[in-house]
Amino acid sequence: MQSDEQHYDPQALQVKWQRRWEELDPFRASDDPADPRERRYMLDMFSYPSGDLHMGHAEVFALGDVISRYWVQRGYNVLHPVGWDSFGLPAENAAIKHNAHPAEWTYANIETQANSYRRYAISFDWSRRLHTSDTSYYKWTQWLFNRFFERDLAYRKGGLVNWCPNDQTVLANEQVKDGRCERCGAEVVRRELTQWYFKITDYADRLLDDMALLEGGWSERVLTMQRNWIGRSEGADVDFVIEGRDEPVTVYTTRPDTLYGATFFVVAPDAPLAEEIVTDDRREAFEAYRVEVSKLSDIDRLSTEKEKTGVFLGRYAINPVNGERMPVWAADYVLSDYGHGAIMAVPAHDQRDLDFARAFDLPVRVVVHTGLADPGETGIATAGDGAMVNSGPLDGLTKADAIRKIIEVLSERGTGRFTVNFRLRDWLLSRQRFWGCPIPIIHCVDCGEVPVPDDQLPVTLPDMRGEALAPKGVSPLASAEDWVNVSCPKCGGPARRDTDTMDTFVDSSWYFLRYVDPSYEDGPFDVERVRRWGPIDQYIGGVEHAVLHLLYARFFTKVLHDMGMVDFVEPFTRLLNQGQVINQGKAMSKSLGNGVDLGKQIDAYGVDAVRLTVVFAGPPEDDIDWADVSPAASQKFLARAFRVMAEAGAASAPGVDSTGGDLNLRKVVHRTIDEVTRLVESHRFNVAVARMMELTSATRKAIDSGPGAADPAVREAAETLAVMLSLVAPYAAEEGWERLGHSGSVAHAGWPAADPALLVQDSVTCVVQIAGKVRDRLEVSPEISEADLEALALASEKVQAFLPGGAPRKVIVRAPKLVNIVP
RNA sequence: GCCCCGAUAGACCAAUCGGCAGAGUCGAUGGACUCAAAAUCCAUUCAGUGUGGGUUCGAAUCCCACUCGGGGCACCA
Repeated sequence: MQSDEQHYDPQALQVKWQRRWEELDPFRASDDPADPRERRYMLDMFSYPSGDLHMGHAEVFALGDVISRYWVQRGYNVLHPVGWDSFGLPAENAAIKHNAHPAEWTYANIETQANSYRRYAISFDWSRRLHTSDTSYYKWTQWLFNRFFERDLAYRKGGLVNWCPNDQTVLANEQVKDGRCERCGAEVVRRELTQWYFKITDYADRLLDDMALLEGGWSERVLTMQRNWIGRSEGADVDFVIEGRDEPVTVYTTRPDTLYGATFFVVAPDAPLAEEIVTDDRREAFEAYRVEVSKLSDIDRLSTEKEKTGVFLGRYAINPVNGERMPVWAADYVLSDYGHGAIMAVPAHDQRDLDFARAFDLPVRVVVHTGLADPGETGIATAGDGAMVNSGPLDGLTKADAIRKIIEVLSERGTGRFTVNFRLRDWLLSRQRFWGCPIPIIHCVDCGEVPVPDDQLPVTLPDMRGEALAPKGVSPLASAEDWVNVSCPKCGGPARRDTDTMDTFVDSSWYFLRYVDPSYEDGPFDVERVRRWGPIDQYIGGVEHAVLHLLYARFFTKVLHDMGMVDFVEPFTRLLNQGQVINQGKAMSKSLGNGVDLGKQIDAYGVDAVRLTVVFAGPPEDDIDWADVSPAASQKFLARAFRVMAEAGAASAPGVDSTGGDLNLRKVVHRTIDEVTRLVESHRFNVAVARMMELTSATRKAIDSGPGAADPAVREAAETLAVMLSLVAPYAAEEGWERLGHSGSVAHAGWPAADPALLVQDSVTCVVQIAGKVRDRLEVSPEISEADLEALALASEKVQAFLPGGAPRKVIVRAPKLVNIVP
């Protein structure tokens, strides 16, 4: 029966309930230490205010909200805050374009997004809102920088860095992908600059080892990506004497066992060592080579097709184990910032060395007998194991034994030692842009780098706008003369502020700690409250931050742990990486014209339907192709569910005892509770929604052709549905709950408990197979014994028909579900 | 080149421990309601699980090889 009373009007519900929620404020977390409820901290990666929310946001926040709202229903004291990562380049570019201040664009977008979040009904505690571009926030980012500086974890050094010519700023290694700027896609070039770094490499071991704590909570995929990025390797440092140089030169090798096979020596062309040792007659060739190499972009340099290049430096290194003279070359396949910027080359057992040896006609000597063809002839280096040859005392040993032995020998002689190396580099944090957190350092001619004293923080940005922000290759702050020129905090003499701002990933490396009290004024965060709330129980965000934000935030947490400010070493206990929303098989983009506008989807189908579509589309980690899903179908389901709730609500009042209700429906209800609980716990939200759909259909059937709408079981089913639906479709759930005669928000109705008595089945269908093929089905008691079941199966007429020759060879019984008879 | 993940109906997806391949959704088809349509409701349809082997009483599930798709690392000594 249709009536206006039971018509589902999503837009009207949105207006009504958004207003009610403003009054009810249902998701405010309690900071009362005496609150007996167990605390849970749920966090979605905060957004950059680049415009309004888009489909990507719709997915993350819908998924995160299922978990958060589920926890609220379970009675936890849930902290689910919202904020903005509001420093960053797009604001600056927009400001230049529109002759405005970046803050205007930023805070206008934040308001737009905030309104959209409210409409999208995310269960945020709005009282804890923060923006990283607020001075009240970035004051503490600077305070933290000072602490890092004190601990020698922030330092300045010169060297070749990644420069994005489009964004006109340097980038960290993590922000360069395939030789391109991770943000804008421009080809990155190398520049010689002095920049600020965080010494994340000091924490390489712990970043790696503590991943054991994340096993099971984070996807193997992300853990592997971090492991690869950190790139730990074990080997040995070996000291080589260079003829004519007093100090020996150390090289790192993972294959010290092949030391006797070293036939030449290679130095990175940009390493100071190369310049120092090149002989006069080779200097001209070397300089030419160095210039040529410096011109190469990462993309050219890393091309796999690239031929080996290099120049002889005119010098010889002495092999410490056999005294052989090896020519020293400079070649760009050796990197100045890994190991010691120099290597011993063993062409027989390293493909790169072999390629180089063949290009320059250098000798190849096999020292591991692998049984494979001579690399000198085939051009294929042999990396496998085998007996050592031509290696003096190592002869006959296997690889592992030879490594052990040679390290022992070198250690005794003091010319080598066991070493661990990492691929991870220090985090370059300087940026030559305006809209970021100023680095709180003053450069004084006499005192050097002097941090701005804590009581003078924050160092606020000068008031600059429009054209003044246009990139010039140096930070825009450098042109703010009044701001730059200050007196030294130490000696009072003339000094200049550092004119770079920090990488915005610094801002986001600690925001989750500030949320416990964003207005806290005695430090970056309230240590006591963090102790109570932290670490984050569930974090959710895109996999694109696997080696960016997530690595940096882990690093910050460990430093703060060492400072005694947090008592945990890992910030994010569980991590969920949602997939992307794509369209017609491709990422949405302006150029493809396949973008889907979130606002338009909501206007057409309602918030609930969009959220439901996203949650129901598939496993959370999978991409959602918008062309494959149907928000219209979601809306249809919600209308069905809503009518069920409305009809049940019209037919009975709350508080009836459901034990007298229709037993069949009650069993469906309790089985659904049991399953949905497990499904939500294990993040299989799409299947959980399917179960809600089944429950809706079963209730519909009970109303139409069963016990009728007034049956207590129908009420129980409809109330259960309202609570479950509240995780995904809060508007429909609220209205349904109200129609069912309840006041207050359904968000706090409480998660239903399944009655175990209603989960047991009277009988189950047992499948009887003959040689794996189903031949009969038996209705049996779930408690039937294996012997009884076997007897019953063998007695079956259909089974007998397949057993002409008496007793079967074998009978497998899996009571109560299956019997397999092998004739 | 090395490593990881995935492939189930026309489409999206399910299938706790190795035990009946199908829960749910879309589409398609038919029906009920209607003067008709929309909306709503009901019903039907379709694969033997990417390919080839193996283990097993029994394989979507475990093992090996391969194909395709996605991702990570990659001149890191």
